[in-house]
Amino acid sequence: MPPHRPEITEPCRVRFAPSPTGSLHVGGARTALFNWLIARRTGGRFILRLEDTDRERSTPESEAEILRVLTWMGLDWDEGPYRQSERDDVYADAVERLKASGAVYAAYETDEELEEQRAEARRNKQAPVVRGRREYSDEELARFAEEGRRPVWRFAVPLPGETVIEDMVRGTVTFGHDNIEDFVVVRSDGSPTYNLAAAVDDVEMGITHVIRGEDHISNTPKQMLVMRALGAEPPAYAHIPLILGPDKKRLSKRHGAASVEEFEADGFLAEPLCNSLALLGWSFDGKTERFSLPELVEAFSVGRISKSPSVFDLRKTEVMHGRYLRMMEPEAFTEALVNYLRSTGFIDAHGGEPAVEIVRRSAPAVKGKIARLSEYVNLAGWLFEPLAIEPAAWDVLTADVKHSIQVIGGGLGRLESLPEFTVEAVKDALQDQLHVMGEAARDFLEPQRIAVTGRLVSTGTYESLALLGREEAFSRYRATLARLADIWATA
RNA sequence: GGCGCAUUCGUCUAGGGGCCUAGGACGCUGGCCUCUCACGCCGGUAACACGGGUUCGAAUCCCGUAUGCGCUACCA
Repeated sequence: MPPHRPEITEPCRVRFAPSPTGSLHVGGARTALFNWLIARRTGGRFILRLEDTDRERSTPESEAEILRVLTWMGLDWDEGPYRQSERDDVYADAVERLKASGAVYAAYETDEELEEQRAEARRNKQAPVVRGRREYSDEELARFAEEGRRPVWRFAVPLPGETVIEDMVRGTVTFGHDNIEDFVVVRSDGSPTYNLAAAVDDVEMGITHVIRGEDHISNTPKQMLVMRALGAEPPAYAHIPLILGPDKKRLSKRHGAASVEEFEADGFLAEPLCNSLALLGWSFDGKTERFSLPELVEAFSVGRISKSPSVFDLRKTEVMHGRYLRMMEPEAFTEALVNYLRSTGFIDAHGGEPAVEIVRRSAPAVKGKIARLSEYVNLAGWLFEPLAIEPAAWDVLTADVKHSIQVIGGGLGRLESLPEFTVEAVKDALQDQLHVMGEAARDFLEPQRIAVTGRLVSTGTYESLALLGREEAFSRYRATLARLADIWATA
């Protein structure tokens, strides 16, 4: 691994700076996680900043969702959220200084002219960069004013020259200024662009380390240029590898569950999700994989962040999540399950508080069998509805009607004499009955389970019976027996 | 097209010249356990992109090639 890689050891000031244009995706969540981890690890500060300079696409809903998800994940911030849309004066001040020093210039090119400039460069197999005209005659200026043409302000990239990033993950990365165009810093409507706002904010907020996705690396020299023009020294940078979908392209909504919100809705818990996210692009020793959030804080280091992108493996995330659920304290699991089922509306849809009781009682029977909380419904959903035997399960019973009747009847008869109806008592009784009847466990127990749950897949036979309680269990037994008897009679 | 980055089992990864006939995990697979679905346990499968160097010795260092990805906006 990239052993002597620089490490952050002093308390740092890091930031997570999403643009509120959608829900928080896995990639962004991991970036937030890494920043948060290193802040907590070093006793530094984690700052939240919303980059909403794109007023068209930024929405308050998205912002609220991002804050909510971050909180859900357990990633609390020490400062902010700052909003770039509320910091116009800060940027205006920076722009004034840039103008005063001649670091930026007004450019009046039309879209067509810019397009032609880039096309021309392409034709010559050159970098498609834009260099605006810096001098205009008074007549031209007057004409533009008359036409209502407003300039954008471009950064005058110094030529010749180069900007070098000493990236904490990738090492030295050099960009020749020939390949950096005179990027726009102020739009024609006077608003700041991302490269200006991000640079100004990182300086102004005293950010010491910028940890962000690799997709930002080509913006970095631009931002460094702005910072230096402002007389500031850029922070340290760590560009982390992208998270890919199965097709090796950057993970996005196209790949299915790509937003944290969806994972949450699918019944994933925050801590194990963070655990999985942390393992994408970072490893501790190549062997240890289970980390609680506090353990991650303890173990995390930027020096062990990988340089190459990683494909997100949903299956592995699920497996790890299942293990986490199995290891939870029973009470914690039950509460998490109840909370989840409340949030999905399952509780309300099944009678409210009485349903909570059923969930609580059945939780132990599903703990250890599910990887995601949403799977509870498949295993125990039948508990909340009247008996309805699904077709495939009915086929099992009717494959040998006579045998089913005998076995189910035998089970019922034995159970009816039970003084108490606990899992243990039911188990002992059924096991005994199975031997008495000389049946194989499978041939005997499967029909019992189907008779009362109606499902091919459900909680275990003994648990299911005990969960239903004597009366309900017997009534279901009898209903199933009656149906089978009908078939037997007509056959 | 330009610039940048990356490249170890299908996937996540360990690996800083000999400890590597490449380790762990998921997947897949064989078996055990077993009332369904799962869990758990035991075993197997499978990788250093390619080509040149450097070196007694390279997955590890250098160069090149290939491939992939990112960026290439008055989006962030």
